[in-house]
Amino acid sequence: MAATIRDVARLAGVSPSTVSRALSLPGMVNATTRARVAAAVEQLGYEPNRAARGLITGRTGTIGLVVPDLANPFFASLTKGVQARARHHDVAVFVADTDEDPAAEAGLVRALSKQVDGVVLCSPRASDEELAAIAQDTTVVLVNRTAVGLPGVAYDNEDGMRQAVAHLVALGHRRIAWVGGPATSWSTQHRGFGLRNAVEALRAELAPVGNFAPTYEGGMAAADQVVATGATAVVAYNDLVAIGLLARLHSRGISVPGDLSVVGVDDIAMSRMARPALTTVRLPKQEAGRIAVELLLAMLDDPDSAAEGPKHGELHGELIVRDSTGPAPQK
Amino acid sequence: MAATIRDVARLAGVSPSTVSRALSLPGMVNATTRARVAAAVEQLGYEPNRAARGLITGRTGTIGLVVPDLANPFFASLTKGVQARARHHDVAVFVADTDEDPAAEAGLVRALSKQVDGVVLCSPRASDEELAAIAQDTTVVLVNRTAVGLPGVAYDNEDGMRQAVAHLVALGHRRIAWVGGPATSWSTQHRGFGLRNAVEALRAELAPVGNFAPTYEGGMAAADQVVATGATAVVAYNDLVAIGLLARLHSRGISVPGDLSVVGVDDIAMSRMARPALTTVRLPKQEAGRIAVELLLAMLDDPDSAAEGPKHGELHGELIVRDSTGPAPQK
DNA sequence: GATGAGTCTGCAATCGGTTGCAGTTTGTGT
DNA sequence: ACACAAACTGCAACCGATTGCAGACTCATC
Repeated sequence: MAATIRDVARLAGVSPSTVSRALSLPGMVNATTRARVAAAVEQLGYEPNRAARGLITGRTGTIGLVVPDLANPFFASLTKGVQARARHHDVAVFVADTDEDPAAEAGLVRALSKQVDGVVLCSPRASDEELAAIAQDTTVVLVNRTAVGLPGVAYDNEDGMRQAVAHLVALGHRRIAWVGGPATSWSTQHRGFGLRNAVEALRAELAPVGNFAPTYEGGMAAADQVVATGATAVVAYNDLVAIGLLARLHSRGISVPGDLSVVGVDDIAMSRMARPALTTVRLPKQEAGRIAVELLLAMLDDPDSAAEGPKHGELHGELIVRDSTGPAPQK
Repeated sequence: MAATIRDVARLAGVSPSTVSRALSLPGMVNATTRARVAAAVEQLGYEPNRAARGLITGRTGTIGLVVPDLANPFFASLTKGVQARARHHDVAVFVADTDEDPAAEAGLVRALSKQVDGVVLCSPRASDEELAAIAQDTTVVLVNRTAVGLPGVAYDNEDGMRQAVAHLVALGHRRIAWVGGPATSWSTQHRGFGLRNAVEALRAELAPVGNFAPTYEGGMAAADQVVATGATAVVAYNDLVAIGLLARLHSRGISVPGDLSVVGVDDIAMSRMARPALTTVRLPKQEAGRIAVELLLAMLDDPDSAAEGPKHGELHGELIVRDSTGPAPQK
């Protein structure tokens, strides 16, 4: 059995209260007794029982993370960031995966909320209202999106799209296709908006081809429609979609970047390995997880400041140019 | 504030003990009072506080999962499986990522062990002795490997390699190269062993080219050595390595499968998207996570049976033939 | 030497449940 | 009608910590 605070107290010849204080409020106890306690702690390898502490303090030292799909490399990186940062603060992370089922989110968060101090929620599809309802149960920080009234960390999609378009326009492209992700996805909306602005500012033209699943298959499905637009370049919702495009274009004998330039978003590991290697807007994924944790812990430590209004984090993407973009073909 | 057992008791007009029993030992309480309690629970939305329960029962209802790298799709899938199965049993999962640092494992498990009932440990590199030491702290189930004296779930690597070799030999290959992963990795050892046996049984010849990092870069680094062996086919430690091979072979102008056939192991999502699509031994990754959880929970529910000797799970791979393997070239 | 302030330390209550034991009720057999 | 067992239910202790409050001690000051 693990040592309890009483064991330590007995060994050090003091009361449990003193041990407790020696550990959490060192200033309140005499240096010599503090040393005796420290020695006893050391000797017994004592570590406070978190459940017992949580019972009285109301804090569990644990946060939750809810993501749509752990097998998606984007969310895996996010999780890695959350996890690393949490450990740095000596906070444990419950990870839950909704299996891309937005309906499961509310229930999951509710179940988690009893066991954690707060949750980092990655919910690209839920509406603002649904999120607000979820946030009733516990302290929530959104990640990879924003919603009115809730704290969150998101990417500046407008800026990322501007970089992509500037790159393509500089290469001589004038007509740019856009393969959107799920219509309800926050990122789809913001990227589409950013593209329209950027394209307009640079006197180019946007050819949206609709909404597709944010997957390899989605990209395969979109490819022929992209070709039909007559665009010389295409921006895909994310890298998985872009890689799907690449595959279908290849099998149709369309050269990338000779006939068509392709740009993705995310910069997942796979993008570097694609053929041709994918030009993409790199999003700092782990960083988003880290910041979300910082935001959450800050809110928990200081609920007053949290009440003043939701805090936000904003992250910027960076265009990584590889081999899937090149000069527009001379017609 | 959340409702406590006392609130429920008051509303139902019974004592807290009765409420507790009505929920956990329904047989012990009268049907009508049980109904009254149930109604009160419903009305208040009561859920027992796990920390409080854990304090007295000694069970936290939580397990830990330690993996080398969440961003590696193999481990991500594993995590997904663990997580799904645990939720099915209403058990929460702490996920921790060692960032490929085997030295961190022991510390992590020790830290986790105070907060969980047991841990699923994925530690490909640690020695049997190190694992035994770690298992002192808490109930441990290994995954993706075995070690004497410890329960675990692992793949039948010999069988997987046999399938791969049989496929290659049927295609006319006689000299098969083998790109190993980290020398200390359990899977490297078992796959190498399985290959030697299979090759011998089928009167072919094995050309090992040494040990490489289990990554895309590792595969790139191994490619030229593979070519130098004069083999007409190569089995790679895993899919990432195989995809690295593909990339380097492509840039050297070596045709796959025309000049050289390539086989991977794992069947990660990326393999289907590689060019050519990768022939690989598919390992049921989520299944491994699920079984590990079942094993762990069974040990926790019935410590006696656990003492009888470690239980093991064994999973089989399945050869998925795609486009990276073909008939051996006529010399 | 008594007084008062200041520092430490310990007592005991508390968090929200679970469970051994004893008491109450109900039902059965005679 | 009575004894006795069976079936429920409640009391109170307990899990391992934290913390308000009060007591004990030290030390300086008058």
